[in-house]
Amino acid sequence: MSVQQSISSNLCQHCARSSACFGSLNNTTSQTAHRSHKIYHRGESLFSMGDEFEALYILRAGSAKSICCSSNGEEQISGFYYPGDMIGADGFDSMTHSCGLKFLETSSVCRVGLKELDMALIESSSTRRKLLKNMSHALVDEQQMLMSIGKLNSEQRLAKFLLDLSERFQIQGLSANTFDLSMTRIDIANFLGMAIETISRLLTKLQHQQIIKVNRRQVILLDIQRLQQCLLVDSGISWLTDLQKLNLKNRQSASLVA
Amino acid sequence: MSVQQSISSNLCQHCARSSACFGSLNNTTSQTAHRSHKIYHRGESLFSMGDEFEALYILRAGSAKSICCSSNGEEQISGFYYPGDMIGADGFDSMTHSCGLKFLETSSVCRVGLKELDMALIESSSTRRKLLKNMSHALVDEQQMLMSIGKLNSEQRLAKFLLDLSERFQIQGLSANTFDLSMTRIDIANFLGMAIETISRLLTKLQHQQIIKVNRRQVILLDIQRLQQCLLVDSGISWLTDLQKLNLKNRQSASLVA
DNA sequence: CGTTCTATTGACATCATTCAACGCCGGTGG
DNA sequence: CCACCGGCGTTGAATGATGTCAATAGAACG
Repeated sequence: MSVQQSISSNLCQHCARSSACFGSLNNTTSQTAHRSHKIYHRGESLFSMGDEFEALYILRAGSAKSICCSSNGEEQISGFYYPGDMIGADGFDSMTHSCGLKFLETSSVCRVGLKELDMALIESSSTRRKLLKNMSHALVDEQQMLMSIGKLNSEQRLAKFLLDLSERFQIQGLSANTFDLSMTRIDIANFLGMAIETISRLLTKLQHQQIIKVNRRQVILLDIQRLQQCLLVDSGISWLTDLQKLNLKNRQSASLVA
Repeated sequence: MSVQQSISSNLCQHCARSSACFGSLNNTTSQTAHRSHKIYHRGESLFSMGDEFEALYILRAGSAKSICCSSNGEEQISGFYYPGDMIGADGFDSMTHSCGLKFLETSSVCRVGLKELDMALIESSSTRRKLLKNMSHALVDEQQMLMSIGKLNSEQRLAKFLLDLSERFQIQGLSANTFDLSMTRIDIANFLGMAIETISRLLTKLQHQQIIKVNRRQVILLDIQRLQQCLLVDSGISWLTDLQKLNLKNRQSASLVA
């Protein structure tokens, strides 16, 4: 499940986890264009759907969600972002943003303008690699998410969501067991393609099973192993196994006849 | 719905729709390294999940599917590819392919090695833009697909799938109304996250409604407008409308009390 | 405080999967 | 040339998971 796993670890030296940035570009050409760091608050937008694409951003602190819009006007959250994640790469396609981005809490982003970026891409092979790696990772991430929504049942989806969050908090150096959700159940439901009531019910179910403990936005994973086991249980749609089963049955009936 | 819409229009001058390529790189440095075009047949793999990432490919002719694998071992088709589409960009992340790629019919691909690509990226700003644009498009495409699976019911998903295919065939200069599916119902079901029986039922339902005509793999869209209307009918989960409804109701009951 | 947003829970309805049986087609081998 | 078989596709009946509707209650925020 995506949850945009550390999409852009290591892109900005000033930013989260102080890792190498979009370039040594600071050192060379664009010495003047120093990075702009800006603060946003809960509910504010970094950009909206359709806005002109003029920069990439890296989330330094806080969290955010990206919101897409369907043909019939419904909104869908396509990912959650945490410190270190790259934001806005969807803009290269049409040079406008296909998703809006809203902050879930007070957050800070680092802005990298397109010109600045292009120069960095010319000069630094490591920057090229990093950008491609990040976009590629976002791609892989979304594929995973597609898998999840397509093949897992509600409980598995929720379990995967929690485990992914846990992993990402751990990467940030936070607790993998105890964390606070910055998004509402409505957001989670929207993201996972389920009803909020289902989310609620499943959370309490997992709580009764002593697998997790939930109190408002605070989540404690009591037994990560059992949570992982939720994913393995084959209660979903099985595709190729389906064919295999069919083959098995055909052979069985054939052998019975014979 | 993705169906990987024309992910890489205009990337290889020798290839589909004779458009500008991954570079004028032929003209400059790597004159010797001429493109390798290779033919594959139905069922053959271009690469498998986990294979080393060593080149990007552009599909010149035919069609293909990319296959991901989930935690519990199930397979999921993450996209279909048609002439002009770029293949393999998922590899930049871990330098191994996260998906396998299998051809659905006899097909031809153009291979662009990584070194070749990197040189082109240094020399040509248009190549940089094209690659980023293509990867970004794939990203947007998958977001759309996520939206579809998350928010649309089975009929809407299938309608969107057919409409997307139609659009892509049209882009290729083929008929938008009449085309042949190169994938099986099993593939479609897997891709859309549904059961094959559901696909079958819905196809016959749409046929009875005189919206489409299906015969084996051949599909004729009799009434594209009505097919598009299928998408607009709000029979799915409505999210923000949900909140709005709630607000409305609250206000209504409030005004009733008042 | 009161309004709004969020979250929980129960009863009910329904869409989609599952299970099962059958028909079609193309290939393969007798 | 026919028979058989495996892959693919269709259809019906039954079950189940999940969405919908409704009522309630706590938290956040002004």
